Amino acid sequence: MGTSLEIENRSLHDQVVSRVRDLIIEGALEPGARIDEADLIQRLGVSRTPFREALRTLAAEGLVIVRPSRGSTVRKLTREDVKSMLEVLGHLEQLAGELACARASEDEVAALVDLHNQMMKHYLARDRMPYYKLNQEFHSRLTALSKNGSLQEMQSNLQARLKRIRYIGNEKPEYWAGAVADHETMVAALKKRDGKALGEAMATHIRNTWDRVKDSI
Amino acid sequence: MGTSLEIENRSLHDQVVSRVRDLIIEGALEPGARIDEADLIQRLGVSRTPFREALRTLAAEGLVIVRPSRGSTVRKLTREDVKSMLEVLGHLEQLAGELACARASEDEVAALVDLHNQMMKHYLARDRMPYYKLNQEFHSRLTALSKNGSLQEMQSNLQARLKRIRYIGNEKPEYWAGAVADHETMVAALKKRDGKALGEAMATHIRNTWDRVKDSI
DNA sequence: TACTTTATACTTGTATACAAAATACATGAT
DNA sequence: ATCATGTATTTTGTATACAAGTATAAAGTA
Repeated sequence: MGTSLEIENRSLHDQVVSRVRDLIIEGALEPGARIDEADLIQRLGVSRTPFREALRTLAAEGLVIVRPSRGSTVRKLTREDVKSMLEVLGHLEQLAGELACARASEDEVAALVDLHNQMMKHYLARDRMPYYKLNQEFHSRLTALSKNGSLQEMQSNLQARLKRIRYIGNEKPEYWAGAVADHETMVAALKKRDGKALGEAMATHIRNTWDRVKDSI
Repeated sequence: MGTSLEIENRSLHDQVVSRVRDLIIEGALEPGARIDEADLIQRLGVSRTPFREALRTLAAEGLVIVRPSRGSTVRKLTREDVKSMLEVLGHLEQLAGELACARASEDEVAALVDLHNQMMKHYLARDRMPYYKLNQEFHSRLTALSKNGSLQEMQSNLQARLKRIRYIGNEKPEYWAGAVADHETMVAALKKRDGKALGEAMATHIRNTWDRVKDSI
């Protein structure tokens, strides 16, 4: 994923898409806010044509709403949106967990366990940001071990849409501890290659995520 | 879904997207084929700007591949693509089945059973086309009964991508009979509101779909 | 003949200009 | 004062022109 090989020849379109996506995910563009074309194309230094194409891509990804003749806004997720997305994400990661146990190589499992150990270090040091980032990567990479491209695509789309909300919702210390416990269970199951158990653990983990974030929406 | 209320004020963008999408799904534009901008904008009577925006939407939906500076092609699904999509679709519809049993109203169940009965009539008359169309609708509407918008969105995206291949693959009579048997099982479980059973039946049905289509890819 | 190189045509990408629609504002009637 | 109506301003949508890149074909070289 994060290798720099295929990133070299990024088209302007891709660049604009990911820059605007980042602005949305990081909250520089607030949910529900109007997207000011004139302002953004200025800031990004591109003209309207590629910018609007990027908006169409982001709209299809579900991050932006385009209302004909009345401009675009950053999609604002309702409680129901988040709940339904997490319901699906949990189910997808359950499948990912099952498949990963069946299909991952020993090395791949070892690499993921390493990542997990790093996360634990950050947890012990209470470094929220690096933990959060590795956590995203953990879920992405575990999903990748399913060797199912379509699953990865959908997982990553949902993860991107929910990124902001999950970050906000994870603030209380007891919540964090709960998430860490979930991860310990998951890694144990992965080591044992117990697909059913890992799947269950993933699903439970995401159900818990809902409990963690639901009050901050 | 199919109500005409929200369709009234369709923007040009939406129209172009769905017309090109139909051309792809119906096979008028063959998988792997180059998309000739000049030709298509002529045929659709629009200019390049809205057409290219539509291509970006279709690319994000996974129906079109845009290679920078060298044009767009209709995405051609590999065996692996189809297999992984069906793996995910089966899992999603399993969830849909479980949720539908828990959340659908009596009327909604009755309406779906009606639809099923119509399908059976077409099967007995061996009218493939109307059966096929109702089948798509059956899966969409059952998924809608999950009352999970995100799930519907992903199901409908996968269904669209696979539409053509599933149509091609369903030609042998014994395959058709098998699909019909699956549907009988599904409807029986839905009537009993047995979520686990319906979920299982849906998953099995889609696994069988792979067996039905795999040799025609 | 095979392999470069170079010129040409064609396709794609981006910017901009113009048209259409929507919003904001002001004026006047009730 | 409130609402309606008409006008101005801003924003969005589409077409087109130009620039940049890619593929094609022709000519030259080994």
